Amino acid sequence: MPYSYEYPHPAITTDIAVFSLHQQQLQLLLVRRGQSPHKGKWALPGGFLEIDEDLDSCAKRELKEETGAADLYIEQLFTFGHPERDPRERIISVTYFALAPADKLTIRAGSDAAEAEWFPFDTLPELAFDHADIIQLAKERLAAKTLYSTIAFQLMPETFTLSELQSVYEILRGEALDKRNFRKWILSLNQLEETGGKRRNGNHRPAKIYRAISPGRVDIIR
Amino acid sequence: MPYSYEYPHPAITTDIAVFSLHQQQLQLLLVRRGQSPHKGKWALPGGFLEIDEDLDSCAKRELKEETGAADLYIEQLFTFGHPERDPRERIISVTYFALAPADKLTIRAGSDAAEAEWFPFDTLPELAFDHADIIQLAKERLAAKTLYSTIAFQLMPETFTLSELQSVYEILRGEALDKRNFRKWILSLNQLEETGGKRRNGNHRPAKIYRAISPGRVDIIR
DNA sequence: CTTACTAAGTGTTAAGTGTACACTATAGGC
DNA sequence: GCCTATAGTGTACACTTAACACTTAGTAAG
Repeated sequence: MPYSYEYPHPAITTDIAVFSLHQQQLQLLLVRRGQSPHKGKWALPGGFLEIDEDLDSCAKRELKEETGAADLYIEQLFTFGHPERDPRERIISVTYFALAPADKLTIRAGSDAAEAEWFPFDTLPELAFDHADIIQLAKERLAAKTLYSTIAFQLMPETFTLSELQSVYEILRGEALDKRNFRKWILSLNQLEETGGKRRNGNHRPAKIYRAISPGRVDIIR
Repeated sequence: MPYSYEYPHPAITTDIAVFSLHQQQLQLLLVRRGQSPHKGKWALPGGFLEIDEDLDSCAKRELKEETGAADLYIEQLFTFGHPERDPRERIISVTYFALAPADKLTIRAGSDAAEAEWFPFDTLPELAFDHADIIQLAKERLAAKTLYSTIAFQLMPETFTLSELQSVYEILRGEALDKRNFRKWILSLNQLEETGGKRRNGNHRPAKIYRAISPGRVDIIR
């Protein structure tokens, strides 16, 4: 026990709620806990902060170690610190939410976590700790942000069609959108450009392919 | 040094940016540091988390201890954790922002802080640690929230006139508002009721007095 | 008591934005 | 060449937002 303090110190973790879209459903990335407490239960990827490491770096590192996911859009969500939230010791969790585009879905389980897997958001397994609360909050933040920012682009692969983009918005908002109004609106943002290519996707007219003009950015709109 | 851990643990603090309106200006509550580091500099009220204390409770307790302010609207803002942000040891700060109505401006310095004082937001003194960043973020959050919530009511005393309320919105948004449009809009929210009283405030027609229907609540509007 | 002064209070109109809605175009498969 | 499926396009109406000026009710001074 080499680290001593005059007053008791909590431990700090980061936990990350990673969303993606797959098979027309919102998906969440979970890892199965290999150790007590809650051994065998599913949980958000995350882990303890190293003492000289920035919070954001910790979130990205843990995500990569446990699931292989890297280079995702990520932002701080909220800090959970109820005294009883972890049975081991006092642990404060700085939580994040992240978005994975459809072409970065491939994950691999890391050394810390036995397994990593995508779950449809509507049918999540039982979750460890207070992770269900974290996920709930992350979903609300994501839904709210689709209304006033270009955050949904972060769920898209590098190129996509307007129909594919509309489908993403429909899933996130949970309602059907008018095709003409959607196209007028999304193009009026001046955030998309045509690649010139077309996508043949069945026995029907092919769709123009678009890409985001600034793929890394999330702009506030309206 | 009675508290030992196998791995190093950061310390946790809460820091609170309290805003108010006074003399037609946005004001921020600061305390002068009585101890090193940054002794003598002004800083946000705040302090260390106790080991069995909730984060929100810690913020409220520190605020009361250092400034006497209590029963304010308060919400979590962001968690700052850059490894070098405090020269003593690794300290993670869970920050809050709070709003004080004009009739709760009276403060008193507590035991931990030598002095507590309101400063006009435009002329803040030099600040300790990364508190300038925290304040900047808090101001942005406050400005954004006036656009889509009833948060501005938290800056009002129990009763007020529509002109006073309009003045608050004008200060927060930094622009003049049309009187008729403002009144139409604010009354259409159905969040205000007349008390029946009138306020004589000079040599002119007295104003009707209003109060918030649910003073504690902040509702999302639009 | 009359007048001057000051902030409170009140409606209408034009411009702009959002919403509803149906048909044509272009490819593949048979 | 005919069928089928998704891509792609424009207009009319309703509603919301923004601009704008005068009357009212009190105080104070002469």
